[in-house]
Amino acid sequence: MNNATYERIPECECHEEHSDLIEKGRATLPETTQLYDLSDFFKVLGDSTRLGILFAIDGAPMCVCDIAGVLGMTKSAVSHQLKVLRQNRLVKYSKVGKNVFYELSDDHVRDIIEKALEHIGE
Amino acid sequence: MNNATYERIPECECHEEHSDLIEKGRATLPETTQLYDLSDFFKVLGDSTRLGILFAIDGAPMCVCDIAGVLGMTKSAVSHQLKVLRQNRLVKYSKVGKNVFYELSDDHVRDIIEKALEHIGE
DNA sequence: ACAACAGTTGAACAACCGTTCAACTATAAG
DNA sequence: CTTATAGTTGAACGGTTGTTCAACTGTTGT
Repeated sequence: MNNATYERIPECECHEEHSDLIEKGRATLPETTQLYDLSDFFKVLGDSTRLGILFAIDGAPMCVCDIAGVLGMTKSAVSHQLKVLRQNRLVKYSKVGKNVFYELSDDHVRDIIEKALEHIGE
Repeated sequence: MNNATYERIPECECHEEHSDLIEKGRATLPETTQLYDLSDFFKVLGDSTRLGILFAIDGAPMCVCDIAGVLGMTKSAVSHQLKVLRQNRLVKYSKVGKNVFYELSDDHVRDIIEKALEHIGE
């Protein structure tokens, strides 16, 4: 879409021959900001603890303590990762007494994880 | 599916009350190995350079030098990341003379990136 | 008011990761 | 054979990241 953010560095000769390929490649590049947003999103999913949390609360909402129990981790570690998931809007929460119940904020994420599972199962 | 790999750590009282929730949560947890495979896959996508490469070669195959030119990076840096993409079977390559042309190995990945783009565009 | 528990937070430490640099292989051309 | 270019590789450096630990807030029950 926008390719003004990338600078062309012609350091090898194939750039002359493949100039059309280069233009084509640049055309398919999204904006830098969008590329960062996208990689940030995948970065959040790129951790087994955070994925474990998402699987655990899939279906039924769970409090931090329960999640920690299911995953075999400390509440602190889980809470830190829940913060990341919160900041990236992958989970939402509701307070009930002393407990804070977390659940998936979206089933968009479920789809992506599903597709990824299909991919690695080959 | 398999939950034998997780140890139950009952450190808070809600475990007694929410024991059914815990069982439910554990039931939705995939095997530890599968969780690691999944997070590894997302880790690969969780880098703007690697995503940039995937976008660049989407459509037309490209040699390392061209990719480096499009992204404004050194050949070395690109080659290192291509190795990661190769090892995770996201790209395939073919040698032509001095050049090595890379292309997407799968359009499975295209779907996942597409869905992720939809998600962050909200 | 006090004790107990659920949860959050910041600092610190170790492990991990991406780029750079230099050296290397291999193919092509003179 | 020699030179130039495409690409790969390993070590090293700096920045990032996940867990631990301790201290903290807030709610419940006595």
